[in-house]
Amino acid sequence: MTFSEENYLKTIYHLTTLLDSEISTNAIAEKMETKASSVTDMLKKLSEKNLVNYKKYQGVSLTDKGLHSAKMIVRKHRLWEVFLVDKLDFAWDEVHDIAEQLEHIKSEKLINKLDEFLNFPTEDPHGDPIPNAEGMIVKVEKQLLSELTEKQAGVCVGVKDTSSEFLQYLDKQEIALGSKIEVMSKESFDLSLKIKVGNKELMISNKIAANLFVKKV
Amino acid sequence: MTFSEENYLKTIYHLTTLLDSEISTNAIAEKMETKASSVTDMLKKLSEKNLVNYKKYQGVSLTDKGLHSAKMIVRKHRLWEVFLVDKLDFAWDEVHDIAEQLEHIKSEKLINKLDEFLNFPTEDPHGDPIPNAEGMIVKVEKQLLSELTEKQAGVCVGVKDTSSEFLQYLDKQEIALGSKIEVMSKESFDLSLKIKVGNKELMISNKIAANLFVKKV
DNA sequence: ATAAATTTTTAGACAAAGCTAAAAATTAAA
DNA sequence: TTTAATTTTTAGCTTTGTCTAAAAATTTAT
Repeated sequence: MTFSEENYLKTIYHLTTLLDSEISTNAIAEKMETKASSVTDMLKKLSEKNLVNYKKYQGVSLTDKGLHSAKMIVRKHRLWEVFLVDKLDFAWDEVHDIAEQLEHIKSEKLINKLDEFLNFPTEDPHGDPIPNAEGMIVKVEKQLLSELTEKQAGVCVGVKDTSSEFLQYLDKQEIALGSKIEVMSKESFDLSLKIKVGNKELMISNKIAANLFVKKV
Repeated sequence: MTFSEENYLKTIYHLTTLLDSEISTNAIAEKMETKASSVTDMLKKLSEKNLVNYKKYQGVSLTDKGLHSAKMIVRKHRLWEVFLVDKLDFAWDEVHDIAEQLEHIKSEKLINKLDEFLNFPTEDPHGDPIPNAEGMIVKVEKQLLSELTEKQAGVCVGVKDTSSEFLQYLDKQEIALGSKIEVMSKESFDLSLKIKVGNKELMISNKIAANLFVKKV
């Protein structure tokens, strides 16, 4: 499988987890910053290889084979991210682009040895689940901080947006995976929140809250 | 730089360390298992980019820029090999193909962090030197076991042939980097050697001896 | 229900990196 | 030194993955 094929599969996989329906050509093109015509070409090719179900004008979905391949790519990406943060001491906002390259390294033995070396982590540095060698994913029941109501509290277990800006904002506010967050009050006008992290109180916009996953406690 | 360009540079570098003269198109083609015409095409391209000195029919050599790039690729290859053997517990005959992929990952920060994580090794698992971040190589004065005369002894510091067959042969004979090898006698007919490794004596062919580097003691 | 807007596909081109076959240059041999 | 053998380059074709522009299908809106 080529890098390009792998990138398409991964993108279709990610879009599927968001929308859980047939994925449109345009949606893929937009996410990959390429042209719809290029996407069509690749979909035909992936379809030939039985990696996707594709019918002209009808959108696309992953076959079992395609889903498994996609999960293995995601597995590699996230394991390498853990390696970079836990072993090489990278910050969580620096690892995406490097993992984007490392995810294409082909060696089952390598990735399983790496998994073992990292002590079989179940989540990457952003809180996203790591499929195991069989492709199984352990789902943590999590919700967006923006979904909590006043007086509810949760532990930060992940982020939706993984951009450097957002991650660095969190670092600045000393919000990390594992931090306990309590919703003190919620402004009905703009849905901004007053929250308590550790023993500090701060105001955050709804946009921030809508990109932070918490597990209710 | 593309993977292909990097592979050509690396090959030219390796051939240069063996022959230290202008490298022929055919030599490159043979080493890379490709056609001379493909090599010519690439040499033109690398020449355009000022990575090699190339004059039609005259062979090729690396420019300073090309030499530095080649060394950085070799550096990455060898550091990843150390990682695979030391950290992930691969055998020394299993790492080449994976390192061949990993050497193309682009991130200076990654490779320098990896270097640090591995505690700045100076040699890979086969005894080949690892260029430092500036491209400097610490040369160990070593020679082939086949060059030793009767009664001389040396410590195994590297291998010339890195094929699985050879490395597994060495494993079987319990010869590893650091093993002390003493030449007991040398057969003038076929140049085979009787050697002592640890407290075991064994017979080895000249071909074996000519692929083992030792440092005289 | 039909026209307008949008989405998707097709057709045709291009760059990268490879190949084959033929031509040109170099080297070796008679 | 001229011919023969070898090496290297050129020319032209192929595949992969991209693009633009135009055509076709679908969806939305009047």
